[in-house]
Amino acid sequence: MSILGKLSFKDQAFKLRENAILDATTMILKDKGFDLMTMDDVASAVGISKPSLYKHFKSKEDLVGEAMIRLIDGAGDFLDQLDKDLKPIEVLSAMLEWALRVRLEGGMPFLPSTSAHVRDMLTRNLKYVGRVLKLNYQLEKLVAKAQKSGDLDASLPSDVILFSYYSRTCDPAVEFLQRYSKLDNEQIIKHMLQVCFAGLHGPRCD
Amino acid sequence: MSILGKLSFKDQAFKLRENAILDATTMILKDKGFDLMTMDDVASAVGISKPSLYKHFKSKEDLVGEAMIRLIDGAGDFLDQLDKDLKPIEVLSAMLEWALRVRLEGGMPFLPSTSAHVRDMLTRNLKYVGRVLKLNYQLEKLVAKAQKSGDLDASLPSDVILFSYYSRTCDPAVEFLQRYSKLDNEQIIKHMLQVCFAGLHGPRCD
DNA sequence: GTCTATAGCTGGATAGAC
DNA sequence: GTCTATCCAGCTATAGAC
Repeated sequence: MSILGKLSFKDQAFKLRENAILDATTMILKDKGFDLMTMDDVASAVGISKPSLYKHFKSKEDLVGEAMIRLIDGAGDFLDQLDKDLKPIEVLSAMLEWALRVRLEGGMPFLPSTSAHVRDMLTRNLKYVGRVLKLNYQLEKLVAKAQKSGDLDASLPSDVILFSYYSRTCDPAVEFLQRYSKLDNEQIIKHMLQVCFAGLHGPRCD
Repeated sequence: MSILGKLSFKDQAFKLRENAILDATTMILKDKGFDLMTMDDVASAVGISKPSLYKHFKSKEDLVGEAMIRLIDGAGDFLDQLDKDLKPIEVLSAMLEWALRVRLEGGMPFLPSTSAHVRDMLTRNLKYVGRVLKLNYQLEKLVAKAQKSGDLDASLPSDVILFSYYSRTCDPAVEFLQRYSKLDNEQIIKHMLQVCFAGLHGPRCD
């Protein structure tokens, strides 16, 4: 059933507009960042007035929080859909590949890394924090399993692996390559995955 | 000879104050970022008034540009001081180690990755761009040599290696580990270097 | 060169008509 | 719920006195 199935026509229109607002917010966040994104930007991108925007979201922080939550939910949905027979390392690789592809296709900003201000704002958003903790819990378990099976370096603290893994989803090297290299999106994804797991040395025996 | 050696007392004081301003700017940039840093923040951190600040730097963009230039110059100085007998891969490792240590000790923000706005601003700063290009040229040569000798993966495009290498200097995993793990600074540096060069899999034969 | 004071603008948020 | 018009805070940058 569609998520719109049980709503009245008016509510459907409301939901659709809300999604359009979140789409616009995501795009603007991606290339201006939180501090420079204005509510006027969002309103005019959607084609509504600023006060109408405030009928949907009570503040700029609330709006951005909802956009980030939609992002995390997308990641969670992708994770849940993955084949249950995949090895943990394959799940982690598929998740990173998905995140990179979404980003290369104009999608997500992954703000949390950007600035202390934005990070604090999101930390105060309990709904957002809840989603993050849930996803983090699932990924922690995958990392632990992959370390046990030898697919991830067991000599590294799992914190180091997990945070490095997260950081790759918002690695600025992606934008550099998209801007300055002749590689296409699929090549960029392939190489970023290789660098993440095999490092800059490349596969070798030490 | 000190850089102050040939200046009059008044000019010495002027230079010292300028350095104090750049120190304060660097610190504030580090934890608020460009957009949220105000000229009042800088002036009051140094203990002078805003108009006095504008006697030293003609705009906020100019001030931040000079702070970034001082940062790049520091990296260049460190590179020039390194033992000339080191292998290219050892030089690259030492440079990254230096950058991580400076950052962990409260130093540098490495803004360019942050936002398109800041990146464009710096791109318009010809003095800054010149310094970056010079440093980039030296690092490109080191990467090429290390790829030839097999110390860096020769199957990867050199762009991918260079941009990934730059990205590690501002990897948000560092802040995450500093904030949420129990590792001390030296351990963080060691692990970040290992992850950069050997990857998350760890050393192995494929 | 240093300050106090302020101009000029931008952007988040809202009042109030329809 | 939608709009036009506006308030108010905070910021960059400068005028002008000392």
